[in-house]
Amino acid sequence: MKNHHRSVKVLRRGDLAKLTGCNLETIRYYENIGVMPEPPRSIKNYRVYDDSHVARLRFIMRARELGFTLDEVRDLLALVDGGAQTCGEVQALANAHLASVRAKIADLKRIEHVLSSTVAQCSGDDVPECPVIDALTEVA
Amino acid sequence: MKNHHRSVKVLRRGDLAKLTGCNLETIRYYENIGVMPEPPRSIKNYRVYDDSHVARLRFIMRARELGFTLDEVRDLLALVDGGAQTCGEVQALANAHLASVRAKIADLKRIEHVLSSTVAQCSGDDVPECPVIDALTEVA
DNA sequence: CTAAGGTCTGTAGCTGGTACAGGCTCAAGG
DNA sequence: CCTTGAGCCTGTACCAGCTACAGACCTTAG
Repeated sequence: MKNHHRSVKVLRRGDLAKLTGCNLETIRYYENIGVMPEPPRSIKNYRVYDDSHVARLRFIMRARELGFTLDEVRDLLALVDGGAQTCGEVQALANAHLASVRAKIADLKRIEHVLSSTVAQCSGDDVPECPVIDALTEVA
Repeated sequence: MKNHHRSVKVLRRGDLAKLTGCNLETIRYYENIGVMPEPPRSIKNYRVYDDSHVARLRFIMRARELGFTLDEVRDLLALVDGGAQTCGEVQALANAHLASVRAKIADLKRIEHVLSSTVAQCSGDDVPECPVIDALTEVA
């Protein structure tokens, strides 16, 4: 056994990165902006993580995958850290975020519609006339 | 007549901003990154614009509204400036952009689905148990 | 003449990271 | 024992796409 001299394998930054799939530098970034806590340091000043940090980082990464901004993540974490979060409070945050996701989808759909219907008029030929250029040049 | 001493009203940066609705500083930014041309300067070093600049800026703004990146805008402008753009070339750029718009929509729809179905399970009550928190905390 | 507004420049800030450089430290191999 | 490579530390710069501000100059109306 390699680590017979210590009862628990300590996690360093690289280990945390591998365990979570998070970029190494991003971990430090999250610490700097205060969404990850400052971990204790080893005698040689290395960050020392444990399971709670793994869970925390996974939480953050899942929230980011769902499109929550880091500000929103901070709010979620504040609720959870307070220990007194209520389903109602969390639901309110999630609903606010859901609204902004839906707004983005609506924006993109509008764009998609304009683009696809314009492109559909293209001949695609070697001629200079182009409905896309016309749409961009249009004298409102 | 106010401007009897000059045959044409020259456009300054603020005028261009007002005419197009573009932010004042953004105009300078577009010049710096090379999507707007460097305009001639007045004797006192003020930028002097004309109708061609108005048209150019409107073109850029419309392309941005359609979600084209500034790099893509540069490509479109290069084609148009070359004077020899073909409908096929423009169509190719537009289609590439359309694909990325559709990819973004798909991403956001996936997010919207996960979020809305999770939030739908919330009681919304003053209880700590919350399906949203559970989803974020989930032990994969 | 003066005061308010416009314009000029360079630079800093925003979000959400990513990627160095330059210096330490640690572990294994020869 | 020494070297070599990997890992970690810090600070800083960079990306898009702007936006804003400071400090200096200029213009225009009253």
